[in-house]
Amino acid sequence: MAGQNEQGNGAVNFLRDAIPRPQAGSASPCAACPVRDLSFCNALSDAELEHLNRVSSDVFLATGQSLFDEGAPADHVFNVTSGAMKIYKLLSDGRRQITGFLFPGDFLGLSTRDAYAYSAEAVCSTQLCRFNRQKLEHLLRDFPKVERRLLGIANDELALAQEQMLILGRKTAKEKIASFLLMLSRRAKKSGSQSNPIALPITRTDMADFLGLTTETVSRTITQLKSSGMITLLPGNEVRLENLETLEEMAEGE
Amino acid sequence: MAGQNEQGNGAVNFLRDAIPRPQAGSASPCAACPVRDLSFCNALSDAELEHLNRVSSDVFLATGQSLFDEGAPADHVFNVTSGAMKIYKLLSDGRRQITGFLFPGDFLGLSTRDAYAYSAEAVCSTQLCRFNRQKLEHLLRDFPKVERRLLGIANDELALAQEQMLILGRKTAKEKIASFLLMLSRRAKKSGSQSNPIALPITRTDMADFLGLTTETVSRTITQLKSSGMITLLPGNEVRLENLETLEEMAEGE
DNA sequence: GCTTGTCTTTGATATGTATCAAAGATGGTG
DNA sequence: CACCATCTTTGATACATATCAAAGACAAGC
Repeated sequence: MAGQNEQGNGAVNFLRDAIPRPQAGSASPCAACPVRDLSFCNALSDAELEHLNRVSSDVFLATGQSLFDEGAPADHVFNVTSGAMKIYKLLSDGRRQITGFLFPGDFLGLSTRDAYAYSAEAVCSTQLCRFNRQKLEHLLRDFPKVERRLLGIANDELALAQEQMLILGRKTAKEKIASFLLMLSRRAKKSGSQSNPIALPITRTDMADFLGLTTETVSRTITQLKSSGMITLLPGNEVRLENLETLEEMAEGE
Repeated sequence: MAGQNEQGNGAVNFLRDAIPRPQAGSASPCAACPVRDLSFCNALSDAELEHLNRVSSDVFLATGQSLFDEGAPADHVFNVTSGAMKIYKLLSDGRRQITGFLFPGDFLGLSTRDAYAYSAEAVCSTQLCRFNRQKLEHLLRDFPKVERRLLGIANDELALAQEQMLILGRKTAKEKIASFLLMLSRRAKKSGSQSNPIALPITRTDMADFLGLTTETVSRTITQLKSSGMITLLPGNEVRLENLETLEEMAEGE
């Protein structure tokens, strides 16, 4: 399994790697957070954020480092503040399905069960906010508008999950790659990043595990898109989408 | 497209087919509802349910009748009270991915957007509760515990969506069918119905569209499971699972 | 600058499922 | 009871993608 750290199982050592916040100071770290507007925190005012700050700490992960494994006790929830994460499920023979890539502002780890439903791992150097689950649940009772915000986020994720089921279940390899590139572009645009060219720090293997393909098929398909002038691969893991409208038609199977 | 009614587009005529509840009476229809314990309504007491009763009406659908189409204005949300629904997304060339089968107690139609993210259609004769979306949102503000219940439901659905992505993206046809039958059995058990044999009112085509296969592949695979003694097809659209443990190993690819 | 590990690409072949076609089964309606 | 539409099953063939193998590219470390 990729991403082993010294403990041998890739899991974060919560007693060491999570850094509690300084509680005093002129500006709350939550209020000053660069992704505050992108996540559930934006339901709270600066003053209210102080409550949130009290139940959060920072986690730093290196590339490939595990945040949690499927089945581990779901004691914390997380918000990505920088970098990127992948979440995935495994079959007993090692087959892996990546079920999402998470970027700054994304929330993960919420569960109604006692255990995490999936594993999470850093795609690159990543920083997250970590919240004790029980304390956060208490906070939600005090601030129902945050719970409402989380319900909205969950419903948006459900809609995206259904789009991904359509991709996985019905699209060809080329339609899948086109859809994936467009999704990254839309995602970057929505969060205020550059949407063309797009950053593509994701390996061909990870793309394959997300799209239900193999590494070779992803590579062949990207080469075809390159050869036909639809995309240009740039240094530094970036991809320029040369004709958005045609790519959208391609993604939709037209 | 299957399931056209007289209006030619399969959509429910809301001004005629939805029947408002009688507002007076000794027992609230919501309090008397057979699926009350299975759905979000169980967060409310009998007295509190009266508020819910005031914002709900009944919808009756025949087999194949559409509830709503993807992109239609999302003015209502629904709860299945009897029968079964399927929700799906379409590509422009007619390719269809069924993203869920819904049974009594299931909730559908909630969206943060102005339009439905998917289409919904009756698998068989089906009855649903219908709630005006804005009125329900007001009710959620008055009863945050219902919102909390909905958040829990959404998170459960997200976990199921990820399991389905693993199935769609990584499993073989036989693993898919085995997983599907087991899912129906678990679902029946959880809602107090008979879990073996299971009822299977779903056509091979609908199974195929849910599992990312074709009708013929589903049929061939079911025949293989039959021939190998894993299942027995019974009259009345029922299937007996002959060896749950072996079927679970098969579903998991062991 | 060289080595090494990892990732990507390309080539050749295999295969699971799709596609096309046709026959059989089933249930509803007249 | 017969007919018809729909669904299911089976057979034959095609093909998109997987699998296996090998070569090339790239980045990090010494």
